Amino acid sequence: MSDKIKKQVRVRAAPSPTGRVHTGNLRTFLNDYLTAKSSSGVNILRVEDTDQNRKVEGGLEAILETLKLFGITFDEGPKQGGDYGPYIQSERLEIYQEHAHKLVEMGHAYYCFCSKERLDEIREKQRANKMRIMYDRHCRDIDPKESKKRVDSGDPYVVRMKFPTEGYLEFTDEIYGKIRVNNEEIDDMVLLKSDGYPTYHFSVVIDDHLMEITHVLRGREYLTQTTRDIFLYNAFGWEPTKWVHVPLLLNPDGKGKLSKRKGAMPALAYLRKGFLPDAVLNYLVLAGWAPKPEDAKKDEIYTLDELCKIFSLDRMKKSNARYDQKKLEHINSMHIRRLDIDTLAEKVLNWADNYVLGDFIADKFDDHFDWEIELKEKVLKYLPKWKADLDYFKKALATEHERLTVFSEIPDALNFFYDEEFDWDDDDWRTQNHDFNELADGLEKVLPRLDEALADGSWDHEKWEKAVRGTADELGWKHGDLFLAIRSATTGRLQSPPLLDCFKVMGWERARGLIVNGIDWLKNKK
RNA sequence: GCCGCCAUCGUCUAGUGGUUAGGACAUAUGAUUCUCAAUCAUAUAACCUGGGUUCGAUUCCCAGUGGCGGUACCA
Repeated sequence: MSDKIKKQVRVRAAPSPTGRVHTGNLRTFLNDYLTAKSSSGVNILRVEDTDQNRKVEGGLEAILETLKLFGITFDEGPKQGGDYGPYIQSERLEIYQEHAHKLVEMGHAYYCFCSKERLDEIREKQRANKMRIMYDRHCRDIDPKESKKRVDSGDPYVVRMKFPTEGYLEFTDEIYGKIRVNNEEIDDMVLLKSDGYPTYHFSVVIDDHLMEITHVLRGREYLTQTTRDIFLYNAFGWEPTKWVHVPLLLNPDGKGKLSKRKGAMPALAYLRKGFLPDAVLNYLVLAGWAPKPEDAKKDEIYTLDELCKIFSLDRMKKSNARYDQKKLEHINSMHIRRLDIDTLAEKVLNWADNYVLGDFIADKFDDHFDWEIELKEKVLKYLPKWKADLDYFKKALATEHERLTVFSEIPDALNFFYDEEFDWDDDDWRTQNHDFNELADGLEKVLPRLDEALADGSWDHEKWEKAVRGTADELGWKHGDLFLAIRSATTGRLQSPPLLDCFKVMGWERARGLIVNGIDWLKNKK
């Protein structure tokens, strides 16, 4: 076995347990997942709860719940177990502390006793003198014996890394290539906080090494900070992981990382709005990544399973991408259109029941929107009716299938199949050519002809057309005007799927009743 | 300020030392249609600027400009 066996890919997602998964970090979770799945690797969840202030009860459960809904799963983690645990950093405190003290012994780190006040003070001074703001290394040269004594006697301390003050450190990023940063740019960063918790960079290096992580995927904001990690790997004599810094997802206007204010939604809100999980992921992967030309499909529509097969990190872009809601919507409508009507109906009902009306752990942590409340009301109103006659629901849904962008449009889109009467206003009858009296007259004239054409249930397109056009001719109307009047009467609006298709679903009896209602409304309007 | 990275239609991107620079979204027009949507067809639209290297650069190099990011006892 002298040949080197290729190491199995091990990647980790490392969220703080804040309970929130937003657009941007959903994309990061996706990149991890795809990297693992595309190489039969292992996707690991590690909870980074080293900031006591950010800790939230139930946060981890909320994150796992959300990701599961998107089909993103983990092979190792706090819930799944594994050979490299514990997977929660607050349960690994001793490991970090041990390593921190070891680093001090080795001379790569030192104890620092500076108070918060002193640090604020020197920062203030540096700001005033327009100097670089960084720790002045006040405690760096305290005699190690002396500082050890102070630590043992109970003085509050942090552990800082003894970063070289000149020269440079270099590493190779899988996406960005060779990166070199001058050492003077880097502060003597805190590794172990005074409360005994590690800082991010320290715990990450320790854990990634101990958990045998092969690829560190993270946002590009960490790129220049990576030399800190390199320093630590070198200090311990460990071999660094591969670094994969992923370009950022920016606001639609290109200004800043994607933020709540400018369009980012909680991941769960996409599902509640009626986006399909695969569609959201499909969009997200395309922001900053493209398949190999031979794997590329012209329509750019991929399921998560398909992406697992064709994903590879070397197709990652270097530049940031802007968030584009329109494209997301387009991709979603394409995913919807791929579903057969039975699957679609099932998904819509599930969406209404579970996403719109149901509660999630994540709801406790997420922001909420006005549309969620409105949507809930509408679904509450229509869902029982949808369920009361599934066959009718499917047929109605089929008329709108190719028109759908997101599921949340469905209650309004199908309302005329269910409402007993419409809440018309004048604009719903807007035509250039006829007043209300004439419209009522036209409808009265066409009604018996429609009876004749449609009552037999044959739904003969020619007969129906002839009835309407013939009547319009007799009246001297443009054909379109009469169609429009019938549409307003039977659907309560100016646009709808083709009328005969609608009647086919709702039946002529119902359609007829609606026309009669319409005539009444028009007559009372005068 | 300092440091790092990046730069192809409005947006997401493909691609190349010699191409009619390709696709998708968006936009516009036409066909179709009872309306809307869909569909089909068409159109508009890009290699940041300036220097090199080269017979030839959008492609390689340098500089500028612009954008983004970093500069915590946050991650």
